[in-house]
Amino acid sequence: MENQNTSPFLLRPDGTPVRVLVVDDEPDLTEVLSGALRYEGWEVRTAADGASALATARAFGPDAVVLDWMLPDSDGLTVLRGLRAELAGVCVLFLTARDAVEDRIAGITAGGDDYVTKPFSLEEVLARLRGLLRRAGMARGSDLHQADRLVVGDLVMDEQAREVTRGGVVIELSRTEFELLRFLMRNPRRVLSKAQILDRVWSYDFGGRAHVVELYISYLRKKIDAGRTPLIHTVRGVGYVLKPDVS
Amino acid sequence: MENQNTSPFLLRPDGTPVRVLVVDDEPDLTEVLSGALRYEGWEVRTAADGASALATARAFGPDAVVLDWMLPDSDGLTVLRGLRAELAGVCVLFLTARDAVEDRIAGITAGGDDYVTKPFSLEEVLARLRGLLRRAGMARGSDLHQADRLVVGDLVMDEQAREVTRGGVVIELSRTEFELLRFLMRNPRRVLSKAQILDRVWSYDFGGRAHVVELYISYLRKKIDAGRTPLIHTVRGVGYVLKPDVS
DNA sequence: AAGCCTTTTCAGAGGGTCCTCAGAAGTTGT
DNA sequence: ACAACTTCTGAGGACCCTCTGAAAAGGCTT
Repeated sequence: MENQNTSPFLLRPDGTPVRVLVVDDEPDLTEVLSGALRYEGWEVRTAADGASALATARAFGPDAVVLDWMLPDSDGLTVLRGLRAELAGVCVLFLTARDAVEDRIAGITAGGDDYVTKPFSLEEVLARLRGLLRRAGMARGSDLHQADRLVVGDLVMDEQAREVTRGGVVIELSRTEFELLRFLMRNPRRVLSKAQILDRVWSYDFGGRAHVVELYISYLRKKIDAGRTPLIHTVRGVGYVLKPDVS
Repeated sequence: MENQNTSPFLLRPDGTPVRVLVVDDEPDLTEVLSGALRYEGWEVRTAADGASALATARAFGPDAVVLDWMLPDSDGLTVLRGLRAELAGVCVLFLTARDAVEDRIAGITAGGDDYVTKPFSLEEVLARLRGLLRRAGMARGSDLHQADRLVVGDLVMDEQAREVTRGGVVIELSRTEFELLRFLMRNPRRVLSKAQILDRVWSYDFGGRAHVVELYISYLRKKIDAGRTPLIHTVRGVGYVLKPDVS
């Protein structure tokens, strides 16, 4: 019984860490993103515009690219074409404003790429990246190959189908509830502080208080622990922990 | 059976002691902190402001940094960026005032860094630092890699899950009870004076008397030793010692 | 055995954390 | 445009935790 996603870092088939290039012109954003990705075991480089993105990509040879759709010197589609020309099998995750041209991006995703809209949560980006890589057939031998099926006790989450069941009974969850539960299930038997949860599950620009975490924990409990032996436990003054009863 | 955390000092993979840089503008605080860290086997340097922190970091190459969020010449975020630029994989533990928590530390925990609020206890800082380093994958080959599982007799503590069991039975502990027990379990078979315990487990600004230690020992005994052969022993006029019965 | 000192235990006040409810504002789908 | 849902805020209140003070128990010395 050991922690799944901190110890055995993601590896490529040849044993080196998975590489990702983060391209965005907001330093705060690249800072947080690359920090979280490094923490998850990725090897990270950053770039602030299209030109340096292509140059870095050439030298770095990333497996995936996180790419802002709007860059100071060029648009996403141009950079995408450049990337495709350089790196055949690279996965691209686009970051877009909510009102941005969804049609054109929809066409992009047909090619196996994906996108998230700003503002996003880190969990969302990380999950999407894992999904991209998994579909690209990478990361065999790491924990990624079963990343679409999280299990804690009799609680099961199918990430791909976005379906959660406990004891075989399907549980309907809202978007935020689902992401909160996914974060908990990715860190079972580990106490997570409200600050940690906020930083990962809520958008980076969320201005509210940690109180929302309590509220959503309460929602989750009503749906998951209702009547049954609880999986979600409060650790007063510290945070919350998801674990099956027996230990 | 010998003491875990004083004798075999924490070592990096190359055999040298783990290095930590303490940055705070209150001399009393850096004094206490660096003293405790040295005692635990860390190699310590201190700095009183952001500029000298960066300079020292460059020369010293620490594995971890304890960093006051509010410094005379700059704020924590700026120093963090500088540190990240110089030292790729360094762990940062922030010290913040309680009301500054909500202020804007968002995103800090996402990159694996952590923070504690003033006033804090030494045990809290040390535990958090150990956690940071362990998660950063360092200190393999030292005692750190199993630092999340303390065992004394049939008493077992899982630091990650904050779960304590004796003879397989789960024992619920409050926050202070847990920290007191952790300190005892990190120093088994060693008599600890009430002053020592007070200095380590309670906040540095705690104004009360050593009487609280007696009280919390009493609480612990009720939960841990109740009915069974006692693990907590009183050494009259000296302090307390945690040890299995056989001796 | 008496007296003194240390330690343990009890009871309660006060403060803090957490849970829940109700409703406002925003979003989505029909 | 309307209904249903989702997200978040604020307030109230329950419960837990921490610490104080005092009394009881236990141990050591004389």
